[in-house]
Amino acid sequence: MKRHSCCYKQKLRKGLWSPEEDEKLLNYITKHGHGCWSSVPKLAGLERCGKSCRLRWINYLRPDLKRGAFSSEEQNLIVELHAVLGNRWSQIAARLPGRTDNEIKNLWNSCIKKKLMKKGIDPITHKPLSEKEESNSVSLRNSLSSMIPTQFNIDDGSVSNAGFDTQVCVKPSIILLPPPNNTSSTVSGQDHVNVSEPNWESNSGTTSHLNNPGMEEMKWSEEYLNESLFSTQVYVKSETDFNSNIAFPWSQSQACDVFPKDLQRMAFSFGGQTL
DNA sequence: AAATTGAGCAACCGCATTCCT
DNA sequence: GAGGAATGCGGTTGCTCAATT
Repeated sequence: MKRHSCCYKQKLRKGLWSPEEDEKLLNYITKHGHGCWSSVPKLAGLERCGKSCRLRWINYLRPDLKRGAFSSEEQNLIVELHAVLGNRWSQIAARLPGRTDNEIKNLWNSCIKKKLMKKGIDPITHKPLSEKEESNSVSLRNSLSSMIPTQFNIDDGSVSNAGFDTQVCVKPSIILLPPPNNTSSTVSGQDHVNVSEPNWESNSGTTSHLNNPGMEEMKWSEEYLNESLFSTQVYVKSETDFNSNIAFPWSQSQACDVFPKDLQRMAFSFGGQTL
């Protein structure tokens, strides 16, 4: 690994953290809070850069971290959220209390990705692998359309597909309900996210997807939804919750980050379904 | 028993964004 | 508004360890 430029300048330590270093950092932040990260190492008596201290705290020392393996519910939620949010690990992590973006990213790259591939699902597009070519052409059309913001009708909270023949087959089973009155992009009241779990262990039907392109879309979609071992319902309470930490794509704090790019993606993922 | 391979994880890097002067 | 510092994020690398040959 290369060394941070700041670490070169100050001859700072790098690599794995020793228990002593952990203790110093933990003690310091417990007593004083982290404040300005760049000053933490000096004040805590560590020969590390602030960036390294921040990462160590967030990924390992934070007291609210959940330890241990990911449950199937968590894994399922990650898949569903990834279908909507893509590689926005920090946003995904915000919806999984006690889990870090790094942890989720590692899990995705080392485990979930392979499981999806094994099931014949493209981990990037969340579609059957056989549809990749078609998907590429749709992606191209979508990126072209994103250059034309007037194609979106954001005012009423809905997303128009601008006349594209949206034969998108995969509907993430997270159901993102729109704001009640469809007049803003923020969330009020109680939102309901319905998560159903793909059956990781079952390979039945996988090959048939590849052999029967005609029926493939509908079949895959139904199977994706019906094969679930169970459904988990995640309730996201209120706008206040969103703005405090658990931000959903349309929440105020995230809205500018979401539109129109994310709406495009969401519209695509939902097969042109109006939100 | 030694060597090889692969999975899982921790940490770093570079870039983008935000904050501050 | 400009420029530098601080922070946050996603991609990537490299280490460890268990399983396999």
